[in-house]
Amino acid sequence: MAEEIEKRYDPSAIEPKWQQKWAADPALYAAEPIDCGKPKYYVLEMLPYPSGQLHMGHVRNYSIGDALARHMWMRGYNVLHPMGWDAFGLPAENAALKNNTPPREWTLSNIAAMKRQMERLGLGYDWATEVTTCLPDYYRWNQWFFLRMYEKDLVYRKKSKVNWCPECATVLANEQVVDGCCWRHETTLVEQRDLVQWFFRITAYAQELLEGLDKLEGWPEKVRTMQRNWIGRSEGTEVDFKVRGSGETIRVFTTRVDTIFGATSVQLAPQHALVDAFTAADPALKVLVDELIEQQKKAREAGDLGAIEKHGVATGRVAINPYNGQPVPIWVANYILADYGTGAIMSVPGHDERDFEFANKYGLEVRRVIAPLPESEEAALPFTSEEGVLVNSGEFTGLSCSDAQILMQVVAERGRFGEPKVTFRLKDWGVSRQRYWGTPIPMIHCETDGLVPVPDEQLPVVLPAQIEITQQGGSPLGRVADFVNVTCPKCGGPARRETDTMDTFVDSSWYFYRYTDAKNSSAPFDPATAQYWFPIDQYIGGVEHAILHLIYSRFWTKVMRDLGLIKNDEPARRLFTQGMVIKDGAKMSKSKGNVVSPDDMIAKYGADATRMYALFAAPPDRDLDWQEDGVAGVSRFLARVWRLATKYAPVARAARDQAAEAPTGIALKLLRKLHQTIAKITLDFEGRWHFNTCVAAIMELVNEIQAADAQLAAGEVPAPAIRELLRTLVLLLAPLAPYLAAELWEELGEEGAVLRATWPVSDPELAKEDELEVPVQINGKLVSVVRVPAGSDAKTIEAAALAEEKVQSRTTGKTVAKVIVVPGKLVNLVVK
RNA sequence: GCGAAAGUGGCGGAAUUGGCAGACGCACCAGACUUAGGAUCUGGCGGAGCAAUCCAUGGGGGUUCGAGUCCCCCCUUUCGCACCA
Repeated sequence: MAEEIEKRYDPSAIEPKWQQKWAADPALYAAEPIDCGKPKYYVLEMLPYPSGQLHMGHVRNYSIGDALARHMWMRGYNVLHPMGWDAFGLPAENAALKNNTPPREWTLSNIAAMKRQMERLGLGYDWATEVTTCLPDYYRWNQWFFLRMYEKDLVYRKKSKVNWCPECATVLANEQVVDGCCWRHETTLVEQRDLVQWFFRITAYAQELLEGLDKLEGWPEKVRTMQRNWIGRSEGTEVDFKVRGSGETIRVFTTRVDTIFGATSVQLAPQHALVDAFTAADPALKVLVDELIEQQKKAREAGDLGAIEKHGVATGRVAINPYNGQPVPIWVANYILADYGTGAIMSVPGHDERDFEFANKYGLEVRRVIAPLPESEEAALPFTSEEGVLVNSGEFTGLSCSDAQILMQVVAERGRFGEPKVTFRLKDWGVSRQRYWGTPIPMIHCETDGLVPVPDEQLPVVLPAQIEITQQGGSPLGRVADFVNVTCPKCGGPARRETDTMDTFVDSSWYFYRYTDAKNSSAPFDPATAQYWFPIDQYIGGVEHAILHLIYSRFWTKVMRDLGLIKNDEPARRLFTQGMVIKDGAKMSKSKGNVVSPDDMIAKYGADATRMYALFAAPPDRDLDWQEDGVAGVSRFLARVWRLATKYAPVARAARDQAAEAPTGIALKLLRKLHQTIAKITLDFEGRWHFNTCVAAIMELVNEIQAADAQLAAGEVPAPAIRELLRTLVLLLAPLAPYLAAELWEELGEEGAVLRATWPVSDPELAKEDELEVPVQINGKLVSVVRVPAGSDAKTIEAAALAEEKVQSRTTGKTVAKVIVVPGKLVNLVVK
């Protein structure tokens, strides 16, 4: 009875025991010095926002990263596997309002809670490198970088229309506006306001950010495509149209200057500067234009700008096409965007779908200036292909579209009415936030000296601790007199501190560099150390960060490189985006009531079973359907491993000094399976990352060993073979179920930490089968299976197949027209 | 509308290079053990059929000795982009 209880697999006893041991031995998961002589491997999972609770998505993300890190440790690498906290942000302020808890306190206690959860999960992080972005020793370097970027003219201020979320009471970046609503408040419409904002000049790197994507072969194509779309490079031409009877010109951007002889109007965005001039003199026009603005705003808010019904207003003014001197009417239209290109276009209804639709609606002329190539039959307008020849285009008639574009650009430049132009959709990164819980922007406003950067030696500009958080607009810091009132570093006179704080995406843009040298108090990090660890070998996280975080991180890396801090151009060599965790076909959410708590799973099944299920239930790049019965199944499997290992542990221990003999019989069979399993799992870790099949392979191995239980018990398998089986099984399990592996490693009498043991190597000779089952098909249909010795040649296999009974009965009286033998694979007889 | 990914038993999924479809797990069924239990072990488990066999990887065509895998057309789902001139 007592013995029975002792033998039961009890993760709630094993796991806390090892958790304590690991906590007492920080060197276990610590990165080694950069001169340790081992090859380095930097595995990184995206740092979480400290909400206070891990969710299953985290568990999945970190289980993948931890398995990889452990595998690499066992492969002899110097592994950096850090963790940190994306600790600034609005929820802390909301919590302060709700519970009257200071944001700092709230955040730090959440961090403590989540760290406990991570430790309970047995995740092997190097906590000595922990980064918490809301602490001054981290965010002072945000400020430092801000100043360096200010010096390089990569930071500037401008008044701009900003996305304002009434719920957050702050400005949002374009990237944070989803379908016209706030990314955090999916039902709150974003408003447009005019504010002076700080910007990072990310567009200075637009071209390099785009080109770099081609070299990021270790990144998912999907992410690269999304970034390409976001950057939105477009090559074209800018052309000036003179406004008749005034000195004004309208500059338009077009990718199809070759169609300009077909331009039958010029269209301005309702916010275009010239429109203001027109409406100033014409109140009736202003009413109509305001309507267009209103329509555009509504469509933008509704998130379907693309579906807006086209409306336009004729201004009564006329512009002159510089290529042929022809007058065209000037319109204002609601489908022209003020913030793209020049905010004005030439409308060519004959060769553009949108212009065609607009022209039809308002009865504007549709003119053909491109004819399809002879072999193309389709000639109907609008004809938008670039495979064509110019017609009705004056001196350019007869040229191909591509030749015409080049020549017309030359003509424009010579005539000083236009030039080639590359336009990007990417906008500069607005980083100002009118919030408290973020990095203070290190600038001072002085009446005498204007904008004055905070001198480096005054960093960090520390967030005041005592502050009243309210929901009123404007920055909370503005109400803290001690913070705001400073002396100007230049003239010593009274001045005001900047009260905006930085977007939290600043924090996450470079945190992974800080991990390499987290305690450095004189620099953001030591360049030599960063050069050793970078680029990150494997970055793992959710695809929801494909644009925001990952494009800012790439930008920041290039800026740091140009500051001479690092040598790498890109932060991460390989990126892996794991799938979502869903339940009952839907993303886990409180509103759907389908949230599964990691704590509950751990309490019920243990951390090993929870983690292993997260790896087993689906390949890591796909969505994972959480089924608790599946966790129970993995738990049962681990219990089976436990019983098997503990049952034969005494035999294995006793065999430690025994020499192994060449295995035969059942021992050979089991060792063969073992070495096949080693090969499969090693391959999966190296390339495919299908941890679900890794787990399945280990299950198969255990099933086979267990099926031989009677022989094992009867002593038919030599003790050294039993030892090799169990010991290797534990090694294979170590990255996936670290607690159980540690416990069984000790149980088997093995020395040291299993994490420091060497990853097993498959012996190809031992893994090889000596007899093969070869399927035999007749006309492609399976008929039978023959057994032949491994390595048999085609002739032998063919003879064996033809001699097979079922094959005989089906071929007698018929002709075997052809025999296909794929050695080791199959035999197919073509029978007539 | 454009682009990408996916579609395989009751469920999650496997099949890595064109070569035995359904590994492994869950659920379910039967049995064993039993101080009766949501423990463990054994066996079964795509569909039809007593069977031999036949059918089967979203649907339809094709290439091939052979197709879940390659090609063409279509359907569905998910994701991304969408007046970007």
